[in-house]
Amino acid sequence: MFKLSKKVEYALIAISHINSSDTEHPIPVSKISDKYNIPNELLAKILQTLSKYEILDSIKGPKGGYKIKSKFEDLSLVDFIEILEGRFGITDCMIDTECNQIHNCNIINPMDKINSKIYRVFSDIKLNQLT
Amino acid sequence: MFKLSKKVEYALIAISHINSSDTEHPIPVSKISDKYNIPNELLAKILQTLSKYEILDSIKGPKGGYKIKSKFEDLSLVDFIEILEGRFGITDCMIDTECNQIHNCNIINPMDKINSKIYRVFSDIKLNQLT
DNA sequence: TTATATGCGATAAAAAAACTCGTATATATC
DNA sequence: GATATATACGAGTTTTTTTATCGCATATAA
Repeated sequence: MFKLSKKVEYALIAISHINSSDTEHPIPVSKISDKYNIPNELLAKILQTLSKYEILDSIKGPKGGYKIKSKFEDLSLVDFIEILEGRFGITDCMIDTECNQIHNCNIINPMDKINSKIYRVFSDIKLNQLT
Repeated sequence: MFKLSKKVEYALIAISHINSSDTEHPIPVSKISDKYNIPNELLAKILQTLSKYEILDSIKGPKGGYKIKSKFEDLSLVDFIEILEGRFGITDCMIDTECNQIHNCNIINPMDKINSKIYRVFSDIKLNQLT
């Protein structure tokens, strides 16, 4: 409960690694997955997603791999999480308003406040603070 | 990802319900599970746990049920969550320090900071603010 | 004595998360 | 042009976690 997914963890590790490596050459998935003990195929998928959302640049073929794309700098952690995991919310009703308690919920107001606070924590953190 | 468990949700609903009902009589599980569409057996288990930790008082037999115990007033939300779900942490390594990246993690410092911030949000909220 | 409650361990079902596989495409290098 | 190295991506599997159920025991009011 209340854990960051491996998807997000792996993505942050990769982003951080790529960002702090000073080389001009793109970095292949295998380099990262080897170094940090991350399943290769899984990390590949994740980086594909990040490149689709223009956070990374992908270069195909030998000597290919991933590079940072400028957009990454000012991205908030919550936006990053939502790219990988869909909309953020600490309860189902914060996301799709469907719930067994929908007509009879006695905690929705406090839950909503807590949700906002947690959301704020994640939106106040920018990706470039993580490297 | 990053959802409150049903256990915690149900527990908060029950606590809130019991706390705001002005009767002196204990409230049976079935009353709450019926009203809020919560599986009876599941809620029963949860309230048993809460009574073991002296947040609720249990009265057996007919006309039995649960009442609020004083301790509840100043309990923080994070302590409440940890009673039901075990130790709080946004990554595994915040809890048991076992992890594939343990000797080679490039994000542990920022993760630790984020964990503290989230922890703070939950520890700043007291249960009596939820009713 | 009976009906209504909680207490609790064990187990089952469902959902989500983590991981794998197969096939396709692009491109440097020989 | 052939080959090896890389990403692209849909589909599928396995594992773990979450959610829910079952059975039997105990307490007690009526």
